[in-house]
Amino acid sequence: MKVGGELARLGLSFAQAHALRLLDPEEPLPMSALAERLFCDASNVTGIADRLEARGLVRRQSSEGDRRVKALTITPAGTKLRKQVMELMSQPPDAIAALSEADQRALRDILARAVTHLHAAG
Amino acid sequence: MKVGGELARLGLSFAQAHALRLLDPEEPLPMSALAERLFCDASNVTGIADRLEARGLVRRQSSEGDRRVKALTITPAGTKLRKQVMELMSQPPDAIAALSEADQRALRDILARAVTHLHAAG
DNA sequence: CCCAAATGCTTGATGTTGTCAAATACCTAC
DNA sequence: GTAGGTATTTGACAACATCAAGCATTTGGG
Repeated sequence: MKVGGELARLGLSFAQAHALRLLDPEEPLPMSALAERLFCDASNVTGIADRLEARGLVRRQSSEGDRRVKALTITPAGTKLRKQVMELMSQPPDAIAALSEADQRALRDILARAVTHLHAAG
Repeated sequence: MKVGGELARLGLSFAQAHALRLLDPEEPLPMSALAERLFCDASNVTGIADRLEARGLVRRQSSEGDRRVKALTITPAGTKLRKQVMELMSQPPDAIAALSEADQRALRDILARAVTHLHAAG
């Protein structure tokens, strides 16, 4: 499972794929919120959104309440590609898949606990 | 523990730091071998070596036996910086450090097993 | 009400990494 | 010795990352 290569076949960089995953088809997300979730600078999101928008996967939508805010809406094409990305990226890499079921379960649970700490302290 | 930030204070990118870690002070490493260990293209290593060499952390040494290969030798300055990098990067990130000792041990062991699979299949 | 400060996004400059194809120098085998 | 393989470099290009500066808009205090 070389995720990078598989994503490349979809024409997506890792950052683009990750952004796509973070976009809920039901709920437009302000660019600043996306920047937070990507743990990157807002100026970075501009470029990522540019490239996604250029491919028609995403649209910028000025917020009614605050016209400074632009929320990203995922398009039907984007939703479709997003589904493929989700499937690809929920596949464990070979080295993980080769672990015993018990190890895989333990790993998942431990990392889940680590993630809660992330949210607490982050 | 924001490793990226800490490394930046040492003037190192992540890739540079990782490369430095892979260089045994006792044993010059051919650039192609480094490329393999970094899982990246050889042409990529040229640039990384350039930047490390420009800072005097590393030297290119043409191999006696085969003058095509250039092995990277770590300099005294490089060895010194490498030690700091090692300490920095063996520090667990906050989310991991917040886990119970049992979880941390289990995580280490499971990942160690995953790594052996990596070597087998990779 | 109005202006100053804060906020959300964009732009521009610069640096590092990543990939690919082509060039170079060297080695090895036939 | 020549053809083909290997190690490294170079050049062109795209994507991220970071920082500073800019613009539009909103907000808060006088």
